[in-house]
Amino acid sequence: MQISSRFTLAIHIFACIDTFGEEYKVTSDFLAKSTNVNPVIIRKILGQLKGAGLIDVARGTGGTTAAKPLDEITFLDVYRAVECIERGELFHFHENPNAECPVGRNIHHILDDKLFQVQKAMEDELASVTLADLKRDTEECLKEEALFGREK
Amino acid sequence: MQISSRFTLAIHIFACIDTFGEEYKVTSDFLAKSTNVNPVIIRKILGQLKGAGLIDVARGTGGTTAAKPLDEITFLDVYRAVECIERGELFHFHENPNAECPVGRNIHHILDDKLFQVQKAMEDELASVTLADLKRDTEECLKEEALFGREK
DNA sequence: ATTCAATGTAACTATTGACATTACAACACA
DNA sequence: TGTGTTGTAATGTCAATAGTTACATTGAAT
Repeated sequence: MQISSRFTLAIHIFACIDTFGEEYKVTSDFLAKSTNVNPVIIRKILGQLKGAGLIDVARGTGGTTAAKPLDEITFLDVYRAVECIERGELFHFHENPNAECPVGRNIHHILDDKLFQVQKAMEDELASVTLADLKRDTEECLKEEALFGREK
Repeated sequence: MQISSRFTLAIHIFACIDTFGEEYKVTSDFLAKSTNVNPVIIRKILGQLKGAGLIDVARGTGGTTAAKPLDEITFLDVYRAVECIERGELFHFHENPNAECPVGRNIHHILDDKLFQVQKAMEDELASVTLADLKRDTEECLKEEALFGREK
């Protein structure tokens, strides 16, 4: 299974806050248009990001801002905020392997360490990218586009 | 989303081949009992592993064996054999971001590199473990159990 | 105080993938 | 030819993703 698009959506949302936050009010409708995703889905993700303390959302008046300095928010923070992973484990085990079988009753013990290493490698890499990096790269990308046009 | 249990099932299957392959005929029914998973599911996974050239399955007479030396099969090989990931990409993007929006039309370009690094970190770690490691650790685990009993 | 644009949610739907289950044809060997 | 096994089709259940409509709540601005 792929990691759900909520994660890339959440990053997209932050890229919009970075790029348009000073000039425009970044509302769920605004974000829905940029992402081409239903506003209610956006609001649900905003709720998760807010719950994780990554953004502030203005009720009534509307608009979203980052709740912390951008270099203090990593991709891992965003990932954990929006991806609902059972018990935080990346790999799903088959339930109730046969305890009568020597392999069945020990498979968890045999695998847990190795699989955790894999998960850790991935999470460490996610943690190495911050929203400050995202902002810098987004600005660069848009500058380049402004110079050389949009042709592929 | 979690990575489906097909992966841990496939590893479980190999652990059974390692442990019981010389003494017993490892059939889909045998594996179904050890994993506590439906035999048809097991056969489907066996089909995927066979398709990837990792195992041989004996039609008619029955039974499964590794198709290559164990130190030439990595967890990544197994992962790729059984996990159906669209275009090989771990992260799912929202379709059709708005091309009218500077962020929308560049989000892929901005993120693809970073996300590929994350995926690569995970796959490199998966590639660093072989089925020979699995066999060794399984044997060790069972020896330990034989010495100290099954109490938790 | 009223207005009005937003948010926060509930309710319902569609679609997809995982996994289970029954059934049976094809197969290979004894 | 009989037996045990594989390969696979058909069907069902369940959970998660994602879309959509609807509406009460909020709070700044008029």
